[in-house]
Amino acid sequence: MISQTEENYLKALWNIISNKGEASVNELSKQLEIKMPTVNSMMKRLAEKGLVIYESYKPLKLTDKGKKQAALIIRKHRLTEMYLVEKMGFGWEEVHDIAEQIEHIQSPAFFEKMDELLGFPKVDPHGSPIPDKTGKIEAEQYIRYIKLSDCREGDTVTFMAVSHSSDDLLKFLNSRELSLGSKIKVRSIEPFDDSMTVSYGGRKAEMLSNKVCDKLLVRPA
Amino acid sequence: MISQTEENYLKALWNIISNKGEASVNELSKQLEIKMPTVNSMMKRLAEKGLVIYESYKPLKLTDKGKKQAALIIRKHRLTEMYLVEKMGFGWEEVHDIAEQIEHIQSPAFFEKMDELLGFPKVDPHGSPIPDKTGKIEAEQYIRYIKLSDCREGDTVTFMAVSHSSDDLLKFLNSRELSLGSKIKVRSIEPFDDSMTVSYGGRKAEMLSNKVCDKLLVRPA
DNA sequence: GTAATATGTTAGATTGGTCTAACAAAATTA
DNA sequence: TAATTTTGTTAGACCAATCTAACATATTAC
Repeated sequence: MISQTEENYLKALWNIISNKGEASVNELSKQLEIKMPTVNSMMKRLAEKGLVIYESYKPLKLTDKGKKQAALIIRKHRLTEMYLVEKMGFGWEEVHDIAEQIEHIQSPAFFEKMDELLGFPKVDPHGSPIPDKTGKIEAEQYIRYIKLSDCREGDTVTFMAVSHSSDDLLKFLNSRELSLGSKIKVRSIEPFDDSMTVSYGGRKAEMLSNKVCDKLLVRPA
Repeated sequence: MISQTEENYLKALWNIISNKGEASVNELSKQLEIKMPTVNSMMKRLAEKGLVIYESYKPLKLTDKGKKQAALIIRKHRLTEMYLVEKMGFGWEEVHDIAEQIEHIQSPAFFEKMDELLGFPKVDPHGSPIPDKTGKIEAEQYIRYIKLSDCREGDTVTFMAVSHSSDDLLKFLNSRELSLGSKIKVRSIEPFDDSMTVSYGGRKAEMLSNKVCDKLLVRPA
């Protein structure tokens, strides 16, 4: 009923909308690396199917049905990432591309089983919340996370999630032994470039650029 | 480079050829439930790509390259089935449809990991051999299996594999607690319909129709 | 050995998903 | 506000994968 291609558009839309509040044909086009006219006609198709609200020159929206569909794909993606890390021993930087494919598998039983074997996890290996079977996200605490880059000297926080993690960022964090759950203390902030010197775990004084700090979501103590 | 659709044609061809020795457009068409003209043009495409040998009105063949490709897809399918049964707790009758989808995942690391976690199995949950990474099958013993239906009264054999298992057959075997590795003794054969009365495990006298016995591959004692 | 049937092929249409080129509207800048 | 740039839309082409209808060749039956 809904093709893999359509699923990819829905997911991208959902991602853009949850970050920026609304989506444009242009952004979707860039994110998917698909030319605008193609995106445009796909939006009309998804509107026909009742998944997207499309009006010429207006921002794109998802219908409730579209939101649910998208969330269920995200659910499959994040459950898969968790499974790959927890049950198969992959690193958190290795799982995205595999999950990107497995998220399209049509088999409720398969994902039920994963969920069960994982003990019904609430977050994926990068700390992002996993939508439930109805497409809802229990994100009470998640939405209260703040960026490390918004913290001040002397703050002590817990590293809870990575936002929009790229493989390179994750590999960088691996190399610094900085993982979810670490208690981070902000030692100092360099006024010139906003880089931070922090301590955590065994590390006394690690320097993190502002670009890195901007991606790390933390919970204040 | 090679699409999922093309993979499905290759796999079906491989299956038909390994059973019957050669394949026709008609058989492929029936097996895939795709009309003959479509199959015909796909054969030409796969011939262009050097995977199939196609000559008008001649039986279809796979090139060495085609055989290897097909075997690697079969490998992914059978490894997946084994993983689903051994590591996720699915029944052998539940795994075919899921494996049918996962076999198309493009990620050598994913299947390497499965293989490793399974301890490099040689057969799938139905007893079919798993091709190795180069597409070869170590089938020394497998090819010497015989059908239970070819056994005689008094023979004692070991149940090694199910050929062309349908879900219904597997469920039937489940219901009789007949599983791979069982030692089966042929008590009697009914001349009228060739049905067999056998004993194995805790079962003293189970009646198996000729249709069932024809699907059970066994190793003579 | 011809007729009938089964199998295989060609031609042409359709749909999904993509593109480029050209044009239109909105937003930004001067 | 007018000009320029960015964004969005329309039109039309292309390829993969499917189909039906019509025709061609093989095989089987009589």
